[in-house]
Amino acid sequence: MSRSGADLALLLLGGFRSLVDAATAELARRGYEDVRPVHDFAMRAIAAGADSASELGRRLSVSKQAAAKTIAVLQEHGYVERDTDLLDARRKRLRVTPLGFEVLRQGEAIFDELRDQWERQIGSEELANLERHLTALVGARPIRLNAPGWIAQDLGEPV
Amino acid sequence: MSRSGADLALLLLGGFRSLVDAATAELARRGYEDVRPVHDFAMRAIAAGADSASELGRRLSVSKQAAAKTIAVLQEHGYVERDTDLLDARRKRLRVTPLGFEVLRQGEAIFDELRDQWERQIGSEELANLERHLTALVGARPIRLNAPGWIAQDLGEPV
DNA sequence: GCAAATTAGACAACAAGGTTGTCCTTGTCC
DNA sequence: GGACAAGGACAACCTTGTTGTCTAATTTGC
Repeated sequence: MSRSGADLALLLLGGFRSLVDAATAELARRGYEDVRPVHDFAMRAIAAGADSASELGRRLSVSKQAAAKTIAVLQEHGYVERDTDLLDARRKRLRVTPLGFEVLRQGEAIFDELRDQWERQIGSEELANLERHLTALVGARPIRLNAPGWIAQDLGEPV
Repeated sequence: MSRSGADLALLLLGGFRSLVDAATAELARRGYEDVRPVHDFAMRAIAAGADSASELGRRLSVSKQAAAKTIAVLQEHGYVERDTDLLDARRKRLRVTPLGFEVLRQGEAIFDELRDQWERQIGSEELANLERHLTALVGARPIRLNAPGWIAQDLGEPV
């Protein structure tokens, strides 16, 4: 029963949304409401060294204005802070706060737990295979999480 | 090298976006510009029997207002038509036009071609495995394509 | 057979995450 | 020192959603 290409695409999306919706819901259940995948993704990039709005934009393949908006939200939530750069007066240096790191840490734990569930379901070897092949197919192409609007707005049941 | 759960999610998204961006770009190259995945998805549902805005909303797990907006766009493009229902004066019956079916047909062909590429890359058996496992994991849960905003706005290279 | 409840659809206001464009300020380079 | 590049702020707008409210038509229940 060879599936169609469109089915394949839907399947991949379904997998992604399963994980992400579950993770977002669980994060909300733990008290971190209003954390969306975009935020997690952005914080990760900041923590990894994207310490200015422009740089963050570049890393996420998004305009610097869009990055600035995301940063504003993260700042409101207290997940990142901005202070002026002493070396370059144009920049505002970004810093993930302890609270932000806490979210990051918990998010990671949740995702890992979900991955473990999958592993138990189809077997560790098969999951590794799946990841390996997907990696080969997607290649090194940067993944744009962000497109206008989107991703995990309504949440299903908690994990 | 056991990957993290977050990586897995990103990998799935990456796969999806690879396929969809390529398909959208190729469709645009063939002259069907401004066709987005949402449209394809919606037309498929209409063709499959969701012949009113409310019903379409239900099938796509989306509010009927959102469905109505999508329909309005499809109608503008000439991909679907609406005429009044003789049996129920409240309804407007939806119909996919020949042009709409043409898009559907070409979209399917493109997706199948992409799937074939993947098959050649990792082997038919492996791809079947991947699909099988993903199906098991995602389960019968309905997949919501739609979340505010999104999905394939900017396009990479044509196929 | 008629009132009450449901359903279809229209319209409006708003949210989230993007986009472009313009502008000012601060660094960098020759 | 003057031209250009880069960071960031602000504004207007797009797309795809969301609620909420309203009217008209159909069903259901007594």
